[in-house]
Amino acid sequence: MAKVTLKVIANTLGLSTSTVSKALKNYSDINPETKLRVQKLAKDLNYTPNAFAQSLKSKGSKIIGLLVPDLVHHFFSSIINGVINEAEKHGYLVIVLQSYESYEDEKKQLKLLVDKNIDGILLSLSDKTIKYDHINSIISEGMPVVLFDKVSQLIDCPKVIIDDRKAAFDATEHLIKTGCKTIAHITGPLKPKTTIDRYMGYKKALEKYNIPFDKSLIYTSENLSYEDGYNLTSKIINDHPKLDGIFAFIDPVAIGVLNSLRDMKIKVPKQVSVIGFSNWFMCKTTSPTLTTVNQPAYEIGERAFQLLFENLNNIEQGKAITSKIVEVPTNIVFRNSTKKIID
Amino acid sequence: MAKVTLKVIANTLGLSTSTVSKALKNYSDINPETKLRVQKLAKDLNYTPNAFAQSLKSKGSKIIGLLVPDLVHHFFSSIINGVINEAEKHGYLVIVLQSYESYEDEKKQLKLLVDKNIDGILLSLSDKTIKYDHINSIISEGMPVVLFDKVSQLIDCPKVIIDDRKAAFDATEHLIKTGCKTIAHITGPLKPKTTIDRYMGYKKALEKYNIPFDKSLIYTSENLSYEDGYNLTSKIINDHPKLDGIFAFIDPVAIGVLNSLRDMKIKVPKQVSVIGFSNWFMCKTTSPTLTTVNQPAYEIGERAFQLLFENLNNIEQGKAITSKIVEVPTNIVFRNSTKKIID
DNA sequence: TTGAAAGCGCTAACAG
DNA sequence: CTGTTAGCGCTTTCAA
Repeated sequence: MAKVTLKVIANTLGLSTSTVSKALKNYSDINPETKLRVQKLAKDLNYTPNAFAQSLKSKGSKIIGLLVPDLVHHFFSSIINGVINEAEKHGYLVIVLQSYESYEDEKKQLKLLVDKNIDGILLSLSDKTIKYDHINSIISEGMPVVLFDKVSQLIDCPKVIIDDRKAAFDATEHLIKTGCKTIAHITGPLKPKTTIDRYMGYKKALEKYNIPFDKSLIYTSENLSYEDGYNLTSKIINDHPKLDGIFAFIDPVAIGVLNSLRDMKIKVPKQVSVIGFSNWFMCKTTSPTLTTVNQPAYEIGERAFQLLFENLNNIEQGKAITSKIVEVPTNIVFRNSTKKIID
Repeated sequence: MAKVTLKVIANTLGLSTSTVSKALKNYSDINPETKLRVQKLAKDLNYTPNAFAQSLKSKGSKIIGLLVPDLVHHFFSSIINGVINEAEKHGYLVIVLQSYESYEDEKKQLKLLVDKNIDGILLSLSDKTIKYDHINSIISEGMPVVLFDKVSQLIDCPKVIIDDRKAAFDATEHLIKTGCKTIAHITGPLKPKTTIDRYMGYKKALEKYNIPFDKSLIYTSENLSYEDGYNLTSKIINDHPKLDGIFAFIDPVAIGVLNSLRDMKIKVPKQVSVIGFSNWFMCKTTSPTLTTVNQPAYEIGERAFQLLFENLNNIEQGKAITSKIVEVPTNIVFRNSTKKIID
């Protein structure tokens, strides 16, 4: 069961390892006959090159690292799906790691990846990360990095993002166009830029339609959770009896809202319309089904790898590294928690 | 930006690479002073050993492969979570790949992993896989493999499974104990062993409680989908007006059932009880919430890595490889789609 | 058309 | 206590 190496093939054929190596790679300066003999034997012995030896020579492993805050999550697992698929098309394998939304872990995991000499890193920032030295230093040492979803302007590298502000604008506009006049917004913890952008999009839409902004219509879910959505709702309804629309910044919260409204016997969308954000799987199993903003997670992963791949090629060809920013478009998935557009 | 190697350190310190190597590994036969000098410089230069070179020497990469049918799936992503965490504790990184429930892809991905000289493979079989040569040959070539969730007796290696039959028995028994007399079972495509085991568990429970088995109460969902559950339900109710319980072999189907019953104005659990299988996230957001069988996915992943790790050690120590089978226990999560147990 | 030799970076046996 | 040497398996000049 000894491992089949070039040497084994060379010896049994009475050739040198270099000839065998070249024969297997179809170099033009090898006798066609020899090539055939070598290739046949290699196949018979089931030869596969030793990846470590190759990597040691070539400085490339054809392995990349992917670091997400949280793997057990429809959004991120879809991104991973996109990355893995696109990577595979180009001959790359993907090591997956999680930061658990912790700055310390993010640093630690990044180091693990760098130490493994992988070819590049795809990264979505943890919510807790507010310093970026650990990432910038990796980049300045020559490791190609691409950021996606949770990004920062303080890091100079390619990025894949969605336009949260526009997406939130669209969501709010949809509520307005379906006749809502008093629209609450449930926002999240202040830190991540996405939260703020969605909040801004909400305001912007009100502005466009001359609906006065009312600060008391803004509520905060600290945990991005179903329970938060559920619990906030009675308060919202209590504070604003005339309310006819709720835009939650993330689906589980919206689903909490939906269920709470149902328990309060408030008809959705007849009395109150609800729109979420993210298009989680459950949106189509709730009652009523949830209108929401779809973030094309698979595509985000796909594009992220493509950007990395571009730079991998740039490096190989001695070209400059780019810092492209790709914005993937969102779209609203119309379901039954909002009314039909009027006009 | 030249890479820092042992040689660089050795040269600047006027030492040999072997001395440096040993100093960094704290060998006892190195002058403590030298050690300090070396370690200091290594730190200052931010030296990290070249993983390829190490792997080439040691024949180990500290990387394992993980192949699942489908990554975007709460069950599997939880397993991956367990694997990655446990692996990290032991200094291993994980390459994740998907077979998309395709035999061809399974073969292909497995080959990619083997060719990368990773240290071991964790694998859940695709539903389509009915020949196991591709796996057995990998094992016989000395690659440690551990199977989990979807396994086969025709492969001799460690396995982590849940006792589907017992779990289904428990689920059915729960319905019976809460007073159900006429219980339908929605089963899945014949192939995977899990489906059959759940079906057997269902039968077994009826038997124990002297409820005659009625073949017409068995329905099949081909797609394991919400839609299947929804569409089958009206037929089930039509066929069996006296029906008071439904055991669906997987949660999305059960949720389809739930929603269909609601639309038919059939009260759950008052008129019909529903129990699912898997404990997907949505179970707690449906209305009523869904009683279901919980499969401890995280633990499955964790245990799978542990079994692999054991064999990795066995190999290193020249011991025999084991083929342990670990059964992780399931439990029923009681929610509101079933009644309280009577007696 | 083929082979010898060097080297990628690291480790370990052995000598000094 | 330190250095020399050889070798992991592969690729790539360069010489034959």
